[in-house]
Amino acid sequence: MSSFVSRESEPNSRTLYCRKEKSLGLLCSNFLALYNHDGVQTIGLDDAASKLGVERRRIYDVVNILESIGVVARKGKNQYSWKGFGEIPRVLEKLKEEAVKQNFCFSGCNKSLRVSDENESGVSLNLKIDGQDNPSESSKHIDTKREKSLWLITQNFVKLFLCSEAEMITLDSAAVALLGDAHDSTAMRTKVRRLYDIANVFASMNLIEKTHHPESRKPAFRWLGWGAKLHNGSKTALVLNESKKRVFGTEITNHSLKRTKANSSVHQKSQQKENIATHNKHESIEYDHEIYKLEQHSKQSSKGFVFGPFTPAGMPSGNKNVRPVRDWESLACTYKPQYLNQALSDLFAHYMEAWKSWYAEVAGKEEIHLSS
DNA sequence: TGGTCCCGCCACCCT
DNA sequence: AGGGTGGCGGGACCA
Repeated sequence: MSSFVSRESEPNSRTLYCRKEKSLGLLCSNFLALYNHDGVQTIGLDDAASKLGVERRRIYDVVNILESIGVVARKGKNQYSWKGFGEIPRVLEKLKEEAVKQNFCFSGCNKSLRVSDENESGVSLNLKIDGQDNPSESSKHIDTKREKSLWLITQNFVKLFLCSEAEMITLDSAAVALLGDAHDSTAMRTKVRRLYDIANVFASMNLIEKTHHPESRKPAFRWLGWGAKLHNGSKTALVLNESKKRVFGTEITNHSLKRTKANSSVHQKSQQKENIATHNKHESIEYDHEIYKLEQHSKQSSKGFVFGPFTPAGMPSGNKNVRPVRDWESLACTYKPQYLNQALSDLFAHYMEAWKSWYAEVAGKEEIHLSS
């Protein structure tokens, strides 16, 4: 990647590596923030990769996961279309139906799950939503490949949650479940790796949250779902708390540095200083995240969803805990962003425009003026 | 130190 | 043939 090269060759560039800045979850958040707005129809993978400052390979990971829950759909080579979050409830519903048909059953955190009467191949052939792929290709290779695809693993992972009686699922148990009979240790490790990827993306979207099994203290994931956020104020609060809790990277792009041992040792020593130095930028990213969440709610609201606590002034609301719009203005002041790079600045400008126009439209108010 | 998961190699697919 | 796609697992990072 040229971005890597140029950064690395800069003598004054901070040769620090931070794993979290490169995480798939953060990349997903940034991806969604970049494309989740009106007017976006087509997503070019090259465009996404360059705007987000990552190599194409990583975009495939995110896009495959998002595709499996309907947020994007493959249009053709290098091209995806943006379907939006509105697709998620539909896809989840469909997955649940399929899971019931396929007799998916998951009985507990460390217990067994089975996909009864079907091997993985059988399942995979029935899972494609909306018949997006041509079913004609039925060579064994393609089937085997699809069985292991991130797309299918993601859908099956979702099915586990949708059909689970357990409150939380560990990745180990999910891997065992998804592997069926063939779970040697290598296959297990590979499956768990993929599940980590998926879990990170889902966590960044607040579809699931990481927790710990009360007895084993093993890391596990709890399903939060999507619809609940639209109808349940407390869930929304959770979303906001979550965004406070999660500290994202320092830039909207994942430009920065390849990891190296040298980098990492330097990094550890200077991490504290770095934390202070980048404090403002972290706030900017958190602000981004707030706006991104807000946009999600805005879009959903304006399309007829039930308003959560973000109901704008002047809109009917059954929620007594509604925060007045003044909070948003103060939020904007509190989190007054100080972007240090152009891409971030542009993106923020876009958010502000989008939000202002939405607010004016939905709340029937004059465009809001925020101090900038 | 075990859990986590970034990273990029490379096989396969498609045009 | 060559570019696109994405499975895979080594090994770095981190709590």
